[in-house]
Parts: sequence; structure tokens; C-alpha cells
Amino acid sequence: MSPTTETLTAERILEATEEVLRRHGPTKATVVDVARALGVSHGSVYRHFRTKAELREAVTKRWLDRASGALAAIADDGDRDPAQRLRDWFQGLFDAKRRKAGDDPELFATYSVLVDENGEVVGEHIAELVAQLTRIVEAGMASGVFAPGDPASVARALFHATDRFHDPCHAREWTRPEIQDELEAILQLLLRGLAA
Amino acid sequence: MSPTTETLTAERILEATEEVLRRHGPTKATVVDVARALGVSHGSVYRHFRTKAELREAVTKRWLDRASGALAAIADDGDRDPAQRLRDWFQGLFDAKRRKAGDDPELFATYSVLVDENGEVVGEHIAELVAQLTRIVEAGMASGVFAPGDPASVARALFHATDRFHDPCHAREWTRPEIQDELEAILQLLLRGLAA
DNA sequence: CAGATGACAGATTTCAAACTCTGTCATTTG
DNA sequence: CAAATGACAGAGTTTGAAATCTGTCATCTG
Repeated sequence: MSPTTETLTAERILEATEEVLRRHGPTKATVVDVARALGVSHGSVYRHFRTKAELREAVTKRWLDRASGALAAIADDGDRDPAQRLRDWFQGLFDAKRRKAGDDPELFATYSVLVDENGEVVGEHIAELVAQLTRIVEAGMASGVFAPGDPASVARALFHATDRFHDPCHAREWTRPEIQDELEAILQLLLRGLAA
Repeated sequence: MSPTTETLTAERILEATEEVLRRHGPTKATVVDVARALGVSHGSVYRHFRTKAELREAVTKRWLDRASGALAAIADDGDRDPAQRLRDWFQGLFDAKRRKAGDDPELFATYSVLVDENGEVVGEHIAELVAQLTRIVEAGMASGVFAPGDPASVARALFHATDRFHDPCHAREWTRPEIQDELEAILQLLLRGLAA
């Protein structure tokens, strides 16, 4: 079975769409391009995704899910000190973002456009990240390392206080040399505020 | 001396430019429009501002200076508790921003465009705001209410941790009803981290 | 008959020609 | 003679006609 005769699956379409987005950028990537890349007619793509918007949304979700998967490991490593786990989680998030934005700025810009047009999916992604944070905060409160409180709203506050280091609208700042020190200064202040 | 024969000053040009920007928006406001509004030829405008970019920059600076002036009063009220002054300062900044964005979204969008194209002037504006914060933090450390440290870098950390509530790239969120609670949650965490 | 195709209508984007704006400067005005 | 003017060249923007794309569906193929 050669690759060109493999059955057409949603997964293969998503892979081809990522490639077309990478090559053509968010404004010029068309459904016809995706079909051409797969050697099928564009009508076949519409059998798996009802609209172009739905296809772009699915690609966005896949990308965001890969990103949150990597962080879950840090969040759920229950053996380690919650304060240190919080630091590592934020540092991991920031490093991943900065690497993506720095290594391939065009692809990052492409995904920033997709993120802007898919508020719903992004909302779920952020909810997942805050849920991971909530688990760390909960562990810290349970062990008495952190002052008691509502873990979910504390987690949300931590996430928002560090927007500068993960929200793509701040991406231009991530190349400045002081940025790492700025993150550490904020984390220190937040962790001090969190301590029992 | 009727208004139309008044001498042409930089100040009058800036006022006319604000009005033209308000009416036509940032993309359609031309130097010719500004000259027409003043009843002069566009060549006369170029006697006071070397380029259109310089004129737009001057308008932006004027607007930002008006904004920081209002906050300076809170920052420099030396009689009050630094912690409460910090709260009031951030609340004042947020209220002003939210009011501008909510009351006249088109004008706010216009100034957001100007802010994007004038990084230098915005940098000075932010430096002024951080300087105001630094004065509050300094007072708090001097009086022993805040833990000792470098007031300037703590002030910068406070400013960045609250980006979500003053940076125009987050303006879309400022209409959400939970936003006030989110600000208070972050301020509480930060002030706890700051306390001696 | 499940899955793929490509012709098609309406929506959207592209492209080049026409137009408007910016910035300069020789000339005019008070 | 200091300040203002408006004609002008080149840069940038608008506009509408042509080209392309999206989404549907009747037809085809294995």
C-alpha cells in the first residue's frame, strides 16, 4: 500500500494542513492546497471537516494539546516540593513558548493567527493549564507549604500574573535579555505571597 | 483677532490632529485633513512637524502624558499607607483604562494603533509609571511595611504582574464581569508577597 | 453503496490602473 | 524677511474587474 493510496483519515488531513500552513502561511493556505498536498479532490476534505474554519480549529486544538501535554508531567509529579514544581512549571511554559517564537517566527505568527480566530479552543487550552496549576496549588495547601485558600482562584491569579510570559501578544518582549530576570522577580513575589 | 487668523502653533496643530484622528480614524487621517481643519495649507503643518510620523508621535505623547499625570497624585500622597496607595494606584490605572476602552472603543482603537507605532514614546510612558510605583514601594520599604529589597525592580515586577489590567493588548478582556475580582486576587497575592 | 470526484454559484481575494497623500521647494504674501 | 502657499515627484492607497476559493451536490467508481 503506497502512501498515496492510504485511506484518507482526519489525522492525515490535519498533518497535510499543518504542512500547508507552514509553507503558505495562514492567509494563503487554502483547502484546495491541502487536497492537492494529499493528491485528492477538495470535496474529499469536506467529507471529514464541514468547513475550512472547522479544519483550522482542529489543527489549532492539536497544536495546543501537544503543548499542554508536556507540562502535565511537571504538574503531576507529586513527589516534589509544590513551590519548586510551580517554578519549574512556569519556567517550562515560558521556555517552550520562547523557543517556538524564536526558532520559527513565521510558524509562530501563523499559529498566533489561528489562536486569534479560535477563542473557544484557546479557552479550553487555558482552562487545562489552569487546572494543572490548580493541582499543584492544591497539593501545596494540603501539605501546609502554601497558605490555605481556594486553589482554583489562586491558580487563576498566578496564571494571569504571568500573562506577560505566555500570552502571544507579548511575544515581541521575549527576546529581550532581561526577560528571564523579570520572570524570576515575579515568581519570587508570587511564591512569597503564597507561602504559609 | 478671530480664531482663523490666530497664529499657527504646534499646540493648535496637535488639537486639530486629535480631532481629525477622532473623526477619521488612524488609517484615514491625513496631514491634508489636519491642514484643512485649521484652514491652512498642508505645507504650513510641515513647518512645525518634519514628518507625519513626528506629528502622530507628538499626539501620542500628549495623550499618554495626560494619563500618567492623573496617577502621579495617588503615587505621591505621602500621608497614606503604602499598601493602600499601591492598591489605589493600580485600581486607578485600571479604571481609567477600562473607561477609555469602554466609553469610546473607536477612539481607544485609534490610540492603540498610535501606541503600536510609537514604541519609544510608550517606553518613556511606562518608565514614568514604573517610577511612580517605585516611589510608593520605596516609601513602604523605608517605613518597614514592605520587606526590604530593590524598589525599582520590585516596582517593575508589580507592573508586569498586572499587565493584564493595563496593557491594551488585553483590552478585550476588560468587559468581562470577573475582571475586577481577578485584579483583586492578584493584588492580594502581590501585597502579601511584598509585606515585611 | 461508501467514498471520491469535479462542475458550479456565490463569496472572497488579487492585481493593476487611477487616484490620493507625503514631503520638498521655488514663489508669493503681509 | 518670516511665514505661508501650492505645484510637483515619488510613495502609498483605493477600486473594480478578473481570478481564485469555499462549500454543495449530482454523478461516478471500485
